[in-house]
Amino acid sequence: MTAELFRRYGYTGTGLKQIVTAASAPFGSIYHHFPGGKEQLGEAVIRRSGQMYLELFETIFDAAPDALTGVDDFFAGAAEVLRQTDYVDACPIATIALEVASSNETLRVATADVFESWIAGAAPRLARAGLDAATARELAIFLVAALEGAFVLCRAAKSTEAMEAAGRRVHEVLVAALAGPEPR
Amino acid sequence: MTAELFRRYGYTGTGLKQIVTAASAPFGSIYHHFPGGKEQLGEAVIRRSGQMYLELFETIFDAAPDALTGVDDFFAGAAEVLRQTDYVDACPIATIALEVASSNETLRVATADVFESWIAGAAPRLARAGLDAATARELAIFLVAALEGAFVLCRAAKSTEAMEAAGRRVHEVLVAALAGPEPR
DNA sequence: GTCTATAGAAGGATAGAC
DNA sequence: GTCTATCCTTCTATAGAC
Repeated sequence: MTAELFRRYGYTGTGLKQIVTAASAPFGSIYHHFPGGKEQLGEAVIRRSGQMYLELFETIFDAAPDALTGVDDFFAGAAEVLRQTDYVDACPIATIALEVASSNETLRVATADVFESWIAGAAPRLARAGLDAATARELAIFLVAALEGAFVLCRAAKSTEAMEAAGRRVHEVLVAALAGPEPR
Repeated sequence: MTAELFRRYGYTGTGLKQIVTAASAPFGSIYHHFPGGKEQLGEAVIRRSGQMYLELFETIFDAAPDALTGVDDFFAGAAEVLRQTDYVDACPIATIALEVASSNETLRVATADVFESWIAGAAPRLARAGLDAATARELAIFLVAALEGAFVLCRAAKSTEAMEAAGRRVHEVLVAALAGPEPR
């Protein structure tokens, strides 16, 4: 619920009153559960949303017959969700990450931890498909970066063109990596 | 100046009072130059910064001996600027784009126009290097997406690892595309 | 312990002095 | 026309009623 508001309006753009109103909760309850105020609430939302999104990735990926299909399914799913939610439901972390990167160290570290957890989740799955550890990590970073960048472009343009382009090229890179080093 | 504040603290995170203070200007001057208030100021900053960043890309790209080197130089330059500015000076648009995508239609369109102008700037340069128009556009979108996503990860992690990974993979994709369709 | 009411600061915007 | 002073709202946070 709070994550939804942060995703839609950003961290600084969402007020605590707005949050308790949306949750039909009394104002004091925020400071009961989060004595550290908005920052502590923000950190909890970041870490919880990051964990949920990691599990979503793992679920989709592990349900696929192979790594390549898993990646394809994930990008296709991201595009589908964007369309269905009028481009609201994208990455729950990226907006906050950019907002706080240079202004709130606690929250910046939380977003960095989340991205790292995604990379750490994807890398071994790529390694299992046949990549050495270093390549798997680099491709995992590349995958997350392409996904995040596509989210930015798709939300701005209200189009899934960027997600489809990113998905195709990540697919292509993965195919090349799995085929071995520079066979041309 | 204002663009610097938006980049650092975001659109909602930057106050008009903060802006006039930083510019040592009287408060009323904002509404003299921008009768539409913060929104009109934001739109001007988005379009102006977008234009400047486009020119930066074009300058770097056109100074390179070929398209591949141009792309490499641009990613290397982005990583260098991130390091030199303690990860503050990244994309001037992305933070605002995510903040306003679902809350301010005027500014969302402005960010979409900027991204489209970057794609429209990159595509013909890739086409000139030897790609058909459709492939050139798709790779231009992919290039911008990879760059934006890398900015998100780099700022969060305070590391250029993602920018380097993205640059290498965009390079690889471009090499493959220039070599022709599926030679394997 | 739960919640309301309010404090104190900062937000955007405007009216009016000069 | 330029700028200052102020308006009203909203922000986060807290004090204290119940």
